[in-house]
Amino acid sequence: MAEETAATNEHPSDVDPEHWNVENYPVPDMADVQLIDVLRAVADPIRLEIVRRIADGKPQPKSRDTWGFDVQKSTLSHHFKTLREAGLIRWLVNGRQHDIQLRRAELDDRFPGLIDSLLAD
Amino acid sequence: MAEETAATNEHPSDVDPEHWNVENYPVPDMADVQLIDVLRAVADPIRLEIVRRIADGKPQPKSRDTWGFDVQKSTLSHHFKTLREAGLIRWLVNGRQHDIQLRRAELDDRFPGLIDSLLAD
DNA sequence: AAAATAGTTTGACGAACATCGAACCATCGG
DNA sequence: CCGATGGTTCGATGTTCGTCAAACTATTTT
Repeated sequence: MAEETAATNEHPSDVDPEHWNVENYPVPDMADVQLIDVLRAVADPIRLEIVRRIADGKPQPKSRDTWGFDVQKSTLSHHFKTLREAGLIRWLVNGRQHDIQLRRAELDDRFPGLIDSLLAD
Repeated sequence: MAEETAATNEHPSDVDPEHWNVENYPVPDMADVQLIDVLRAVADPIRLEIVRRIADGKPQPKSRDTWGFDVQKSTLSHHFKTLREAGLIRWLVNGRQHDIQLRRAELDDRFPGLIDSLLAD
């Protein structure tokens, strides 16, 4: 089972404490994340590209011009939500500035080799 | 570029010559297969399970009772076609008996670690 | 306080897709 | 030659999903 990571849970060590607002945007416990969910999340060209660009684990802004995709910001927002709910990323919210970060360590632990295999070519 | 593997091309070494009819069901050249296509193919529960069960590279019959999925045979047939066209499997046709086989060596070469990462858990 | 900024949410729309049943095709066994 | 068998294809149906525009929320700037 394992609850969602919410306000009461501690942060993973790679979450910058400057980003205080992670709690409002819950992330599924990695133990509950199913492979099929990850695959579904990543089986979209835009989301796959996003994951590849944050594979190093560094936070990246959500801002539209950071990514340069030819979609509206509501669409981009939808993709970020999909990735979070699927367990792939967390949101680092600081005022108006939102960053996303791949849950790299957890993902590598739960699905060894998967993220790496998405980076080829 | 690279044409589809058709009648004029030679067989990969792991194709049993007993299965003579591979040519009628063309497979994309692995160089043309894009990661996103593989991910899309595998982002379905049934197809993921199929791939996992043939991960060892051994041919398996298409027959409905081999797999035990709760879908009609036309649906199963559709999934096999999807997997072939996405570049994941080849069809080994021998009379009425059809087998499928994961293109394991080619896949491992093109997308190192990907298939392995689907096998966890 | 007002306006601008960064992002979310909602509702609608169309395309893609998983599924089924029925018709069809090819092969094997009497 | 005929029926059974193993599988494919076709058309229809319902659902999922990516997308957009518009409305909304929250934060920062002036």
